[in-house]
Amino acid sequence: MQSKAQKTKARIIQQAASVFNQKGYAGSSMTDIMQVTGLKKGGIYNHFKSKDELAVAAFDYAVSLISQRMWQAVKTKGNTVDRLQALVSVYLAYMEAPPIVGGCPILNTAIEADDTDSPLRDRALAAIDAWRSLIIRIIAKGVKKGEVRASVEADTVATIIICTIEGAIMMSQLSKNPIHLERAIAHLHGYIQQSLT
Amino acid sequence: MQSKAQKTKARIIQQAASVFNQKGYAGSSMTDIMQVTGLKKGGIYNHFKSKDELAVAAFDYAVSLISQRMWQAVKTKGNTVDRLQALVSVYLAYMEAPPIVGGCPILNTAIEADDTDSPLRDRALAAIDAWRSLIIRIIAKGVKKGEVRASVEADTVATIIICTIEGAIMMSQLSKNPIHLERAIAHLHGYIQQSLT
DNA sequence: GTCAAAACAAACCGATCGGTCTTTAAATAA
DNA sequence: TTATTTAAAGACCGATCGGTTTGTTTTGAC
Repeated sequence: MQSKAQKTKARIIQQAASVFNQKGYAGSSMTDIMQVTGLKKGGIYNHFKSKDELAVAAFDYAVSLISQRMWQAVKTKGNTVDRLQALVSVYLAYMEAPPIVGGCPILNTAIEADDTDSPLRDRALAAIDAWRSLIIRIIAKGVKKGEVRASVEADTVATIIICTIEGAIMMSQLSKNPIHLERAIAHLHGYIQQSLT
Repeated sequence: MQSKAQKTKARIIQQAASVFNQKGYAGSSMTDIMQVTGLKKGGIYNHFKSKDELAVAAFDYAVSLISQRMWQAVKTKGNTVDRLQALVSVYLAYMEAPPIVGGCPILNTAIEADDTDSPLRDRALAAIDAWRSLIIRIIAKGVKKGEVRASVEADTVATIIICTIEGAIMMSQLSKNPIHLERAIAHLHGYIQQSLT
């Protein structure tokens, strides 16, 4: 059984994650967080030392939701191509029923923090790297099993998958039209099939 | 001959565009703009009614730099495939010698403003739409000339080109490594060749 | 060179920013 | 149930926010 304080802290993180993901870090004020949580400053700062610390916790939470889905989708598939295609399709389901509204938190944070030297930039970079290495590991395993031709450039495949998805999320989020993400994922399905075999 | 005021206004826009592109709209203060321009508040607000008006002017300026290069690259080529490949290569040159540092202004603005109802969101959407329709028109012309097979889905090609480039810019900007953009553009060159013929 | 018009600096404005401190209310261990 | 801890409210802080107002300097047409 977790204490009341632990539950409150978790709730602040979840609700703050939604605010930060929609308005950005600089665009979100502690007053915004107060409104969405129903708490006053004292109640929030009792759990977090600063706005930065809360933002980092909210980002980590948002990323955990995504990577959790990604692992789950990957592990249910039996061969390499299916695994990568499931991984790609995770984002379609994610955007159709987003646990946190406002688009991809990794993309949003990367864009806002890429010119800074901040914990948020480090976290965004780490999230992308983790995603990249997951793809690379899946491919390497496929090569070892003989399902994938050995000449495949896993690094390049990882880059293409990630950048296509993230760019498409931006377009669909901006135009409020899922068609771009759908096209991107259909394109990636063909690309994965073709580049691995 | 343009007046001193016109030159000053143009200079404010150019210097502010760099600040906004690196720190974002919410992350940039008028004090930042004062520092980069060397002017005081009175000097800036004599040319712009508000921070919003300056931000819109700066965004329009940034977009004009990109679309100018895009038109120039496209018009020098004689056939459809070369034209599209020149178009995607524009961004490689753009990122290697950026006229405005901080990544792609369209991407940055789209991410920051996509959950708002603001002039900046409208401008970002219009910039993407203009880019999309440029690609679609190039392909349609190619179909008419018989250079491109008639069954090509121009809308889809436009989506794939744009989302791949923008996603790759995010990755390269975040990791301070141009490799991702280079891989994306190499991938697009093959994709264009293959999907149009 | 004169003079009106416009560009700019400097001081100032209320509001909001992130954050602290003290006090009160509630949860928890005894 | 009581005693102790701790979660949260409410008032408060200096700094900074975007923006305005009032002078002073500079520009450009005559």
